[in-house]
Amino acid sequence: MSLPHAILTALLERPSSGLELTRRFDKSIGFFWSATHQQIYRELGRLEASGHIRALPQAGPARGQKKEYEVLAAGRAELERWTAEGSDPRAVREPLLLRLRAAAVVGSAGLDAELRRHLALHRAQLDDYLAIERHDFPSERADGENRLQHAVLRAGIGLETFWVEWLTETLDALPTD
Amino acid sequence: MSLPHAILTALLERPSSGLELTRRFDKSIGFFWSATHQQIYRELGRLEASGHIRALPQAGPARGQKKEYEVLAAGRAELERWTAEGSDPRAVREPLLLRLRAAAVVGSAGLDAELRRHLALHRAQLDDYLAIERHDFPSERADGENRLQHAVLRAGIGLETFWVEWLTETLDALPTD
DNA sequence: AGCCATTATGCAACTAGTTGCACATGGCTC
DNA sequence: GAGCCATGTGCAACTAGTTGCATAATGGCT
Repeated sequence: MSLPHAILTALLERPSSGLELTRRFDKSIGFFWSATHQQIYRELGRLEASGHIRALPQAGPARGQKKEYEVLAAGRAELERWTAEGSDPRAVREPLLLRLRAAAVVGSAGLDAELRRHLALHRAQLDDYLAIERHDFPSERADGENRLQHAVLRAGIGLETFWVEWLTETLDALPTD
Repeated sequence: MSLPHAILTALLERPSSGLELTRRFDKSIGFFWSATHQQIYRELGRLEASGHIRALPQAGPARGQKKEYEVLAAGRAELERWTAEGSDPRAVREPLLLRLRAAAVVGSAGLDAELRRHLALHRAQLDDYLAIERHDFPSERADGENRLQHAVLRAGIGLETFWVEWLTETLDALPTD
Protein backbone atom coordinates (compact mmCIF):
# COMPACT_ATOMS: atom_id res chain seq x y z
CA MET A 1 0.00 0.00 0.00
CA SER A 2 2.48 2.60 -1.11
CA LEU A 3 0.59 4.75 -3.57
CA PRO A 4 -1.39 6.76 -1.01
CA HIS A 5 1.84 7.51 0.84
CA ALA A 6 3.60 8.55 -2.32
CA ILE A 7 0.74 10.97 -2.93
CA LEU A 8 0.82 12.31 0.63
CA THR A 9 4.55 12.96 0.27
CA ALA A 10 4.08 14.76 -3.02
CA LEU A 11 1.22 16.86 -1.63
CA LEU A 12 3.24 17.84 1.44
CA GLU A 13 6.05 18.98 -0.82
CA ARG A 14 3.47 21.06 -2.68
CA PRO A 15 -0.37 21.10 -2.77
CA SER A 16 -1.48 20.10 -6.25
CA SER A 17 -4.36 19.00 -8.43
CA GLY A 18 -4.68 15.52 -9.89
CA LEU A 19 -3.15 16.44 -13.21
CA GLU A 20 -0.26 18.30 -11.62
CA LEU A 21 0.44 15.28 -9.46
CA THR A 22 0.39 13.06 -12.54
CA ARG A 23 3.01 15.27 -14.17
CA ARG A 24 5.16 15.43 -11.07
CA PHE A 25 4.99 11.64 -10.84
CA ASP A 26 6.22 11.39 -14.40
CA LYS A 27 9.43 13.15 -13.52
CA SER A 28 10.39 12.53 -9.90
CA ILE A 29 8.51 10.31 -7.46
CA GLY A 30 7.30 8.18 -10.33
CA PHE A 31 10.89 7.13 -11.07
CA PHE A 32 10.53 4.60 -8.28
CA TRP A 33 6.76 4.45 -7.85
CA SER A 34 4.96 5.09 -11.10
CA ALA A 35 1.21 5.69 -11.35
CA THR A 36 -1.27 6.61 -14.07
CA HIS A 37 -3.64 9.54 -13.73
CA GLN A 38 -6.54 7.11 -13.23
CA GLN A 39 -4.82 5.56 -10.23
CA ILE A 40 -4.02 8.99 -8.83
CA TYR A 41 -7.59 10.33 -9.11
CA ARG A 42 -8.98 7.19 -7.53
CA GLU A 43 -6.51 7.42 -4.67
CA LEU A 44 -7.16 11.15 -4.17
CA GLY A 45 -10.85 10.29 -3.79
CA ARG A 46 -10.07 7.69 -1.15
CA LEU A 47 -7.67 9.94 0.75
CA GLU A 48 -10.30 12.70 0.80
CA ALA A 49 -13.01 10.29 1.97
CA SER A 50 -10.80 9.06 4.80
CA GLY A 51 -9.98 12.59 5.96
CA HIS A 52 -6.27 12.50 5.13
CA ILE A 53 -6.44 15.31 2.61
CA ARG A 54 -8.98 17.94 1.58
CA ALA A 55 -9.76 19.92 -1.54
CA LEU A 56 -8.85 23.58 -1.24
CA PRO A 57 -12.15 25.49 -0.93
CA GLN A 58 -11.43 28.00 -3.72
CA ALA A 59 -11.88 25.45 -6.48
CA GLY A 60 -15.30 24.71 -7.93
CA PRO A 61 -16.35 21.08 -7.50
CA ALA A 62 -17.43 20.69 -11.13
CA ARG A 63 -15.92 18.25 -13.56
CA GLY A 64 -13.30 19.71 -15.86
CA GLN A 65 -12.45 22.25 -13.14
CA LYS A 66 -9.07 22.13 -11.45
CA LYS A 67 -9.28 20.85 -7.89
CA GLU A 68 -6.28 21.31 -5.60
CA TYR A 69 -5.64 19.18 -2.54
CA GLU A 70 -3.68 19.75 0.65
CA VAL A 71 -2.66 17.33 3.40
CA LEU A 72 -4.50 17.45 6.73
CA ALA A 73 -2.99 16.70 10.13
CA ALA A 74 -4.36 13.14 10.01
CA GLY A 75 -2.64 12.61 6.67
CA ARG A 76 0.67 13.84 7.95
CA ALA A 77 0.38 11.57 10.99
CA GLU A 78 -0.41 8.61 8.77
CA LEU A 79 2.65 9.34 6.63
CA GLU A 80 4.85 9.56 9.74
CA ARG A 81 3.50 6.23 10.93
CA TRP A 82 4.14 4.61 7.56
CA THR A 83 7.63 6.05 7.22
CA ALA A 84 8.69 4.37 10.46
CA GLU A 85 7.21 1.05 9.30
CA GLY A 86 9.41 -1.60 7.72
CA SER A 87 9.03 -3.58 4.52
CA ASP A 88 11.20 -6.24 2.93
CA PRO A 89 12.95 -5.39 -0.32
CA ARG A 90 10.82 -6.06 -3.37
CA ALA A 91 11.73 -9.14 -5.34
CA VAL A 92 13.05 -8.40 -8.81
CA ARG A 93 10.47 -8.90 -11.56
CA GLU A 94 12.02 -8.37 -14.93
CA PRO A 95 10.68 -10.17 -18.02
CA LEU A 96 13.94 -9.61 -19.90
CA LEU A 97 15.78 -11.90 -17.51
CA LEU A 98 13.03 -14.46 -17.94
CA ARG A 99 13.46 -14.22 -21.70
CA LEU A 100 17.18 -14.92 -21.42
CA ARG A 101 16.41 -17.93 -19.34
CA ALA A 102 13.83 -19.11 -21.88
CA ALA A 103 16.26 -18.41 -24.71
CA ALA A 104 18.70 -20.81 -23.08
CA VAL A 105 16.09 -23.53 -23.72
CA VAL A 106 14.35 -22.61 -26.98
CA GLY A 107 17.03 -20.57 -28.75
CA SER A 108 18.00 -16.94 -28.68
CA ALA A 109 16.98 -15.66 -32.11
CA GLY A 110 16.41 -11.91 -32.06
CA LEU A 111 17.53 -11.55 -28.50
CA ASP A 112 20.46 -9.27 -29.16
CA ALA A 113 18.22 -6.66 -30.83
CA GLU A 114 16.11 -6.60 -27.69
CA LEU A 115 19.18 -6.26 -25.49
CA ARG A 116 20.41 -3.36 -27.61
CA ARG A 117 17.02 -1.68 -27.34
CA HIS A 118 17.11 -1.97 -23.55
CA LEU A 119 20.64 -0.66 -23.49
CA ALA A 120 19.57 2.47 -25.36
CA LEU A 121 16.61 3.00 -23.01
CA HIS A 122 18.72 2.61 -19.88
CA ARG A 123 21.41 4.92 -21.26
CA ALA A 124 18.76 7.58 -21.93
CA GLN A 125 17.31 7.22 -18.44
CA LEU A 126 20.77 7.42 -16.91
CA ASP A 127 21.48 10.62 -18.83
CA ASP A 128 18.19 12.08 -17.55
CA TYR A 129 19.13 11.30 -13.97
CA LEU A 130 22.60 12.75 -14.39
CA ALA A 131 21.13 15.94 -15.84
CA ILE A 132 18.77 16.21 -12.86
CA GLU A 133 21.69 15.67 -10.50
CA ARG A 134 23.74 18.42 -12.14
CA HIS A 135 20.75 20.75 -11.93
CA ASP A 136 19.40 19.98 -8.45
CA PHE A 137 22.53 19.02 -6.51
CA PRO A 138 25.38 21.03 -8.03
CA SER A 139 27.41 21.51 -4.84
CA GLU A 140 27.80 18.94 -2.12
CA ARG A 141 26.18 20.93 0.64
CA ALA A 142 24.90 18.51 3.20
CA ASP A 143 21.69 19.74 4.75
CA GLY A 144 19.34 17.01 5.91
CA GLU A 145 16.37 17.07 3.55
CA ASN A 146 18.55 17.60 0.52
CA ARG A 147 20.80 14.73 1.45
CA LEU A 148 17.96 12.21 1.53
CA GLN A 149 16.58 13.38 -1.80
CA HIS A 150 20.04 13.13 -3.31
CA ALA A 151 20.41 9.59 -1.94
CA VAL A 152 17.19 8.59 -3.69
CA LEU A 153 18.41 10.06 -6.97
CA ARG A 154 21.73 8.27 -6.60
CA ALA A 155 19.80 5.01 -6.24
CA GLY A 156 18.27 5.66 -9.64
CA ILE A 157 21.68 6.50 -11.10
CA GLY A 158 23.22 3.38 -9.60
CA LEU A 159 20.49 1.10 -10.91
CA GLU A 160 20.66 2.49 -14.45
CA THR A 161 24.44 2.28 -14.36
CA PHE A 162 24.17 -1.36 -13.36
CA TRP A 163 21.83 -2.14 -16.27
CA VAL A 164 24.02 -0.34 -18.80
CA GLU A 165 27.07 -2.28 -17.65
CA TRP A 166 25.29 -5.62 -17.47
CA LEU A 167 23.69 -5.22 -20.89
CA THR A 168 27.04 -4.24 -22.42
CA GLU A 169 28.78 -7.28 -20.94
CA THR A 170 25.95 -9.62 -21.85
CA LEU A 171 25.86 -8.40 -25.46
CA ASP A 172 29.60 -9.07 -25.71
CA ALA A 173 29.17 -12.59 -24.37
CA LEU A 174 26.11 -13.45 -26.45
CA PRO A 175 26.42 -16.47 -28.73
CA THR A 176 26.02 -15.19 -32.29
CA ASP A 177 23.33 -17.33 -33.86
CA MET B 1 1.87 -12.07 -18.73
CA SER B 2 5.15 -13.62 -17.73
CA LEU B 3 4.22 -16.28 -15.20
CA PRO B 4 2.98 -18.88 -17.72
CA HIS B 5 6.21 -18.46 -19.67
CA ALA B 6 8.32 -18.79 -16.57
CA ILE B 7 6.52 -22.05 -15.88
CA LEU B 8 6.95 -23.31 -19.44
CA THR B 9 10.67 -22.61 -19.22
CA ALA B 10 10.97 -24.44 -15.92
CA LEU B 11 8.98 -27.42 -17.22
CA LEU B 12 11.12 -27.64 -20.35
CA GLU B 13 14.22 -27.71 -18.19
CA ARG B 14 12.60 -30.56 -16.26
CA PRO B 15 9.02 -31.93 -16.04
CA SER B 16 7.74 -31.38 -12.52
CA SER B 17 4.73 -31.33 -10.24
CA GLY B 18 3.26 -28.16 -8.77
CA LEU B 19 5.12 -28.47 -5.51
CA GLU B 20 8.43 -29.22 -7.20
CA LEU B 21 7.95 -26.15 -9.36
CA THR B 22 7.23 -24.08 -6.28
CA ARG B 23 10.49 -25.22 -4.73
CA ARG B 24 12.47 -24.64 -7.89
CA PHE B 25 10.98 -21.15 -8.12
CA ASP B 26 12.15 -20.47 -4.59
CA LYS B 27 15.74 -21.01 -5.58
CA SER B 28 16.30 -20.09 -9.22
CA ILE B 29 13.70 -18.69 -11.60
CA GLY B 30 11.91 -17.10 -8.67
CA PHE B 31 14.93 -14.84 -8.06
CA PHE B 32 13.62 -12.61 -10.81
CA TRP B 33 10.02 -13.79 -11.13
CA SER B 34 8.66 -15.02 -7.83
CA ALA B 35 5.38 -16.89 -7.47
CA THR B 36 3.47 -18.58 -4.69
CA HIS B 37 2.25 -22.16 -4.93
CA GLN B 38 -1.32 -20.90 -5.36
CA GLN B 39 -0.34 -18.88 -8.39
CA ILE B 40 1.56 -21.82 -9.83
CA TYR B 41 -1.29 -24.32 -9.44
CA ARG B 42 -3.76 -21.90 -10.96
CA GLU B 43 -1.46 -21.28 -13.90
CA LEU B 44 -0.78 -25.00 -14.39
CA GLY B 45 -4.53 -25.49 -14.65
CA ARG B 46 -4.80 -22.80 -17.30
CA LEU B 47 -1.84 -24.09 -19.28
CA GLU B 48 -3.33 -27.57 -19.24
CA ALA B 49 -6.74 -26.29 -20.32
CA SER B 50 -5.21 -24.38 -23.22
CA GLY B 51 -3.25 -27.41 -24.41
CA HIS B 52 0.23 -26.03 -23.70
CA ILE B 53 1.14 -28.70 -21.19
CA ARG B 54 -0.28 -32.06 -20.08
CA ALA B 55 -0.20 -34.14 -16.95
CA LEU B 56 1.93 -37.26 -17.29
CA PRO B 57 -0.49 -40.19 -17.48
CA GLN B 58 1.18 -42.26 -14.73
CA ALA B 59 -0.11 -40.05 -11.95
CA GLY B 60 -3.53 -40.57 -10.39
CA PRO B 61 -5.85 -37.60 -10.80
CA ALA B 62 -6.86 -37.52 -7.15
CA ARG B 63 -6.27 -34.65 -4.77
CA GLY B 64 -3.23 -35.06 -2.57
CA GLN B 65 -1.55 -37.14 -5.28
CA LYS B 66 1.50 -35.88 -7.08
CA LYS B 67 0.75 -34.79 -10.64
CA GLU B 68 3.66 -34.21 -13.02
CA TYR B 69 3.42 -31.99 -16.08
CA GLU B 70 5.33 -31.87 -19.33
CA VAL B 71 5.35 -29.27 -22.10
CA LEU B 72 3.57 -30.06 -25.38
CA ALA B 73 4.60 -28.83 -28.84
CA ALA B 74 2.07 -25.99 -28.64
CA GLY B 75 3.61 -24.87 -25.36
CA ARG B 76 7.10 -24.87 -26.77
CA ALA B 77 5.92 -22.87 -29.79
CA GLU B 78 4.22 -20.34 -27.51
CA LEU B 79 7.40 -19.95 -25.49
CA GLU B 80 9.44 -19.40 -28.67
CA ARG B 81 6.97 -16.76 -29.80
CA TRP B 82 7.11 -15.00 -26.44
CA THR B 83 10.90 -15.11 -26.24
CA ALA B 84 11.18 -13.18 -29.50
CA GLU B 85 8.67 -10.60 -28.28
CA GLY B 86 9.86 -7.34 -26.75
CA SER B 87 8.91 -5.58 -23.53
CA ASP B 88 10.05 -2.32 -22.00
CA PRO B 89 12.10 -2.47 -18.81
CA ARG B 90 9.98 -2.59 -15.68
CA ALA B 91 9.79 0.65 -13.73
CA VAL B 92 11.42 0.44 -10.32
CA ARG B 93 8.94 0.01 -7.47
CA GLU B 94 10.68 0.08 -4.14
CA PRO B 95 8.89 1.31 -1.01
CA LEU B 96 12.20 1.93 0.75
CA LEU B 97 13.03 4.73 -1.69
CA LEU B 98 9.57 6.15 -1.14
CA ARG B 99 10.19 6.11 2.61
CA LEU B 100 13.43 8.06 2.19
CA ARG B 101 11.58 10.61 0.18
CA ALA B 102 8.82 10.81 2.80
CA ALA B 103 11.44 11.04 5.54
CA ALA B 104 12.83 14.13 3.84
CA VAL B 105 9.46 15.74 4.60
CA VAL B 106 8.24 14.28 7.91
CA GLY B 107 11.54 13.33 9.58
CA SER B 108 13.73 10.27 9.44
CA ALA B 109 13.34 8.72 12.89
CA GLY B 110 14.11 5.00 12.83
CA LEU B 111 15.17 5.06 9.23
CA ASP B 112 18.75 3.96 9.80
CA ALA B 113 17.62 0.75 11.50
CA GLU B 114 15.55 -0.06 8.44
CA LEU B 115 18.48 0.68 6.13
CA ARG B 116 20.71 -1.59 8.20
CA ARG B 117 18.11 -4.34 8.03
CA HIS B 118 17.98 -4.07 4.25
CA LEU B 119 21.75 -4.05 4.05
CA ALA B 120 21.89 -7.36 5.94
CA LEU B 121 19.23 -8.90 3.68
CA HIS B 122 20.97 -7.81 0.49
CA ARG B 123 24.35 -9.03 1.77
CA ALA B 124 22.81 -12.43 2.50
CA GLN B 125 21.20 -12.61 -0.94
CA LEU B 126 24.47 -11.62 -2.59
CA ASP B 127 26.30 -14.36 -0.71
CA ASP B 128 23.69 -16.86 -1.89
CA TYR B 129 24.18 -15.83 -5.49
CA LEU B 130 27.96 -15.98 -5.21
CA ALA B 131 27.74 -19.46 -3.72
CA ILE B 132 25.54 -20.57 -6.61
CA GLU B 133 28.00 -19.05 -9.08
CA ARG B 134 30.94 -20.91 -7.51
CA HIS B 135 28.94 -24.14 -7.61
CA ASP B 136 27.30 -23.92 -11.06
CA PHE B 137 29.83 -21.93 -13.08
CA PRO B 138 33.24 -22.82 -11.69
CA SER B 139 35.22 -22.58 -14.91
CA GLU B 140 34.59 -20.07 -17.65
CA ARG B 141 33.66 -22.53 -20.34
CA ALA B 142 31.53 -20.71 -22.84
CA ASP B 143 28.92 -22.98 -24.30
CA GLY B 144 25.73 -21.25 -25.37
CA GLU B 145 23.04 -22.30 -22.92
CA ASN B 146 25.36 -22.03 -19.98
CA ARG B 147 26.44 -18.56 -20.96
CA LEU B 148 22.88 -17.20 -20.94
CA GLN B 149 22.13 -18.75 -17.58
CA HIS B 150 25.33 -17.29 -16.18
CA ALA B 151 24.38 -13.85 -17.54
CA VAL B 152 21.08 -14.05 -15.66
CA LEU B 153 22.84 -14.97 -12.45
CA ARG B 154 25.30 -12.13 -12.92
CA ALA B 155 22.35 -9.75 -13.19
CA GLY B 156 21.27 -10.88 -9.74
CA ILE B 157 24.80 -10.47 -8.42
CA GLY B 158 25.09 -7.02 -9.96
CA LEU B 159 21.79 -5.83 -8.53
CA GLU B 160 22.55 -7.05 -5.02
CA THR B 161 26.02 -5.52 -5.22
CA PHE B 162 24.45 -2.23 -6.18
CA TRP B 163 22.09 -2.29 -3.20
CA VAL B 164 24.86 -3.19 -0.76
CA GLU B 165 26.99 -0.30 -2.00
CA TRP B 166 24.14 2.19 -2.11
CA LEU B 167 22.90 1.29 1.38
CA THR B 168 26.42 1.55 2.78
CA GLU B 169 26.94 5.00 1.26
CA THR B 170 23.49 6.20 2.29
CA LEU B 171 23.97 5.06 5.89
CA ASP B 172 27.25 6.98 6.02
CA ALA B 173 25.56 10.12 4.72
CA LEU B 174 22.46 9.85 6.91
CA PRO B 175 21.79 12.81 9.21
CA THR B 176 21.95 11.48 12.78
CA ASP B 177 18.72 12.59 14.41
C1' DA C 1 -21.66 30.50 -33.95
C1' DG C 2 -19.28 26.11 -34.77
C1' DC C 3 -15.11 23.46 -34.45
C1' DC C 4 -11.14 21.75 -32.35
C1' DA C 5 -7.11 21.14 -29.30
C1' DT C 6 -5.75 21.30 -24.59
C1' DT C 7 -6.49 20.87 -19.86
C1' DA C 8 -8.80 18.46 -16.47
C1' DT C 9 -11.54 14.87 -13.90
C1' DG C 10 -13.30 10.50 -13.48
C1' DC C 11 -15.82 5.63 -14.08
C1' DA C 12 -15.77 0.65 -15.34
C1' DA C 13 -13.88 -3.50 -16.60
C1' DC C 14 -10.08 -6.29 -16.66
C1' DT C 15 -5.64 -8.57 -15.32
C1' DA C 16 -2.26 -9.91 -12.14
C1' DG C 17 -0.68 -10.87 -7.66
C1' DT C 18 -1.54 -11.85 -2.56
C1' DT C 19 -3.65 -13.94 1.45
C1' DG C 20 -6.20 -17.15 3.90
C1' DC C 21 -7.90 -21.28 4.14
C1' DA C 22 -9.62 -26.19 2.91
C1' DC C 23 -8.92 -30.76 1.72
C1' DA C 24 -6.58 -35.39 0.46
C1' DT C 25 -3.12 -39.06 1.05
C1' DG C 26 0.27 -41.69 3.40
C1' DG C 27 3.55 -42.74 6.88
C1' DC C 28 4.87 -42.65 11.72
C1' DT C 29 3.98 -43.03 16.56
C1' DC C 30 1.49 -43.98 20.72
C1' DG D 1 -6.78 -47.51 15.14
C1' DA D 2 -6.38 -42.62 16.60
C1' DG D 3 -3.84 -38.72 16.25
C1' DC D 4 -0.44 -36.08 14.06
C1' DC D 5 2.60 -34.28 10.65
C1' DA D 6 4.61 -33.81 6.05
C1' DT D 7 3.62 -33.70 1.36
C1' DG D 8 0.68 -32.24 -2.10
C1' DT D 9 -3.27 -29.90 -4.57
C1' DG D 10 -6.49 -26.46 -4.89
C1' DC D 11 -10.50 -22.74 -4.29
C1' DA D 12 -12.17 -18.08 -2.97
C1' DA D 13 -11.80 -13.51 -1.75
C1' DC D 14 -9.23 -9.58 -1.78
C1' DT D 15 -5.93 -5.86 -3.25
C1' DA D 16 -3.33 -3.42 -6.55
C1' DG D 17 -2.34 -2.01 -11.08
C1' DT D 18 -3.67 -1.43 -16.15
C1' DT D 19 -6.50 -0.23 -20.09
C1' DG D 20 -10.13 1.88 -22.42
C1' DC D 21 -13.21 5.19 -22.58
C1' DA D 22 -16.47 9.19 -21.20
C1' DT D 23 -17.16 13.76 -19.87
C1' DA D 24 -16.58 18.78 -18.83
C1' DA D 25 -14.56 23.54 -19.21
C1' DT D 26 -11.70 26.85 -21.73
C1' DG D 27 -9.56 29.41 -25.25
C1' DG D 28 -8.21 30.10 -29.98
C1' DC D 29 -9.39 29.92 -34.85
C1' DT D 30 -12.42 30.62 -38.92
